[in-house]
Amino acid sequence: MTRIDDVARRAGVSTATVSRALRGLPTVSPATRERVLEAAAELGYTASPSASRLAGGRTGTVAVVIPRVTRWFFATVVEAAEETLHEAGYDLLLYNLGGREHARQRLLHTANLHKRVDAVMLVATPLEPADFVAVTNLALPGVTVSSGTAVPGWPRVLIDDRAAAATATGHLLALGHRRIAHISGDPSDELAFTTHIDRRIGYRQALLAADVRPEPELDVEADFTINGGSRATAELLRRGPLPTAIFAACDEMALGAMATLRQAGLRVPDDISVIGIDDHDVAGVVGLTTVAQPAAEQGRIGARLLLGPLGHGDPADAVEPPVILPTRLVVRESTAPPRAG
Amino acid sequence: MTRIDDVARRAGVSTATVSRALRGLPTVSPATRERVLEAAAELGYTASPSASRLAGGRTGTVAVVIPRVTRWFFATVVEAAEETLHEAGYDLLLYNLGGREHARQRLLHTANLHKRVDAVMLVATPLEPADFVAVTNLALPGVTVSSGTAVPGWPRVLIDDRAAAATATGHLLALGHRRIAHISGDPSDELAFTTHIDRRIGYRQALLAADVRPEPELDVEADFTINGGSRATAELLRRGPLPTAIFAACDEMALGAMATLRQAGLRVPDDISVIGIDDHDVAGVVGLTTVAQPAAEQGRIGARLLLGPLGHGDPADAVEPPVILPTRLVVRESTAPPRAG
DNA sequence: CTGAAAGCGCTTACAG
DNA sequence: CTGAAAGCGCTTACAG
Repeated sequence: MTRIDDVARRAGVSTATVSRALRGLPTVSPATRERVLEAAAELGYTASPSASRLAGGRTGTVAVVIPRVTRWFFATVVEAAEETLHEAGYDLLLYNLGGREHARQRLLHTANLHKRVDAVMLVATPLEPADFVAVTNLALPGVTVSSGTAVPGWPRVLIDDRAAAATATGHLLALGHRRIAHISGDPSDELAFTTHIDRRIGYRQALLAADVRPEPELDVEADFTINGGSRATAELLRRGPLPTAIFAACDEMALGAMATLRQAGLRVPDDISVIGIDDHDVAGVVGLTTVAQPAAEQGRIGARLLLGPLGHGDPADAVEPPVILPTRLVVRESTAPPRAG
Repeated sequence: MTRIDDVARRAGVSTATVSRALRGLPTVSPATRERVLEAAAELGYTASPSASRLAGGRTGTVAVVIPRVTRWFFATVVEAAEETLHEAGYDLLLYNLGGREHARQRLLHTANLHKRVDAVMLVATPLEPADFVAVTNLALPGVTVSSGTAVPGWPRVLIDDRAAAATATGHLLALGHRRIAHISGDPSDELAFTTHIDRRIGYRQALLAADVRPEPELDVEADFTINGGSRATAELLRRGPLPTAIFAACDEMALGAMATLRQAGLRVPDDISVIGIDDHDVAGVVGLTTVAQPAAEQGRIGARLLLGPLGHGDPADAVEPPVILPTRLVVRESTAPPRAG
């Protein structure tokens, strides 16, 4: 491997100058810089990341922490963040917690994340009180994406989950529905993963605003997957009498709901309406009405908010108040007025 | 930050001994090891990755290169690989090429990947002749997942794409179909991303084996996405006369096909049958018949094949011949015999 | 604008 | 089984 000394010798300068020239520091004369770049190119030299990190203290790497890559929203966020980060010259370390509690613990507490990365992006990652200490101790710049709980000093990008849920519920109410079921996360899990909490609140507020009393037996818990939606819907069928509409907290759950309803011989929307949140790629395919949220944009903006403190960002991107992105109702074929009678 | 010297002092040993004890090297007496571990625990010490890398030459990191995280198959592979790698103590650097040619070039040629990672997993990543030189020059252990082109010296894990395609086509033939369309990748793009090539070959061979002549106008090019499937199906509708069945090279394309057919007022499978390959999560939801392939298993096995050369693997996992995983036909509701007449 | 020298915090022969 | 010392390949004050 060619080292910095080789380049220095060839260019007739010191290693310090090579280092400066290659990193584009302003304190190098144009002529010298030219010679250094030429020598480096001829030797095919690039600095060893390990050595640079140890000497310089910067890793050129960002950690992106997500619950599950296999869920549409997170994959989309990661994809957008990856592109933005790599374009700025940063590597992306992926931590897919996958619901494994020990994975989160290991990540936040034991592994010295702060020596591996320059910044952290937490996507919809639950933080318990103890975790905040750990995160703060990291002493790293960071950003939270799609998380109701703010980390002090970190910017945030998210949507207004209550408003999105209210929009979805409002759409059903406007169609004339009154018995509207809701499928969402575990209500007792209020610690951190606030998405489902907020969506449930939006749902209830919309009902109350329309003088509809929320019925506990129409509020079913499930995880945010297709299977979760299926199981929750099966539970609704078991409980009966059936609602006239189902508002699922995400599109994947809505897809599971549609499948289970169909298997039960019910037609959507003739017998029962279904609406989700996301605008998953598949939503258009199955005609799912949903409240669209900009997933890629959240990843892109999150990455930009991270690059700012790292000195690679556009100062215009530096914001303190949360960046709240708009959502919008997309009406397709899975919602209709309730059947007469 | 506490450093190795602090631990050494506290334990009353040299830094060399601390280093050995903490890494579990066998050349440390039990008593000494105990004292070192205790001291490290008390100080909350873990070695600086940058320093370890520079001194030891190992990065503890693996690069995973995929075309697109937002596609079901790749997300599933990444998720499984991530878990396996993190459990073995490795970090995962994600490279999502996203169809950007310059991203692939940068990755393979300029960036000195070999100084950043200990091993590379290439998932369905096209390699042109020039790339092989670059990959070989990396001089790193690696594995290819879901790729027809082998990298010399690297193990491989994949399915038999031709057989999977033949199974799908054979299912339609067995139902009585003769005019079977195929939706797959760009036939002229034969360089490397061999998946679509092989699936097309399997399709043609199955037709020929059944004495059905492949018709060029029933073979439509598209990218491996829902939209790709939609567009290709729209093209088929334009060309007419319609086939009685469509075999899409992946489930996402099949989903797009189903959506477009429905929008055109055609019923699946009454008017036309659709089959895919994958067993995407959504396939069960929409009743898509498909040839299932084990995606998570490919990621898991790929990661294990990588860990072997890194000294963390089960020697039993060391294999040279390609690991070819089984696929199986999953019949749902999107396929049926062609309509009489 | 440039260089000599120290230092980043580990691991690894080498010697005992 | 353990330690002293060199070395990994850069960057960064400091001095000029």
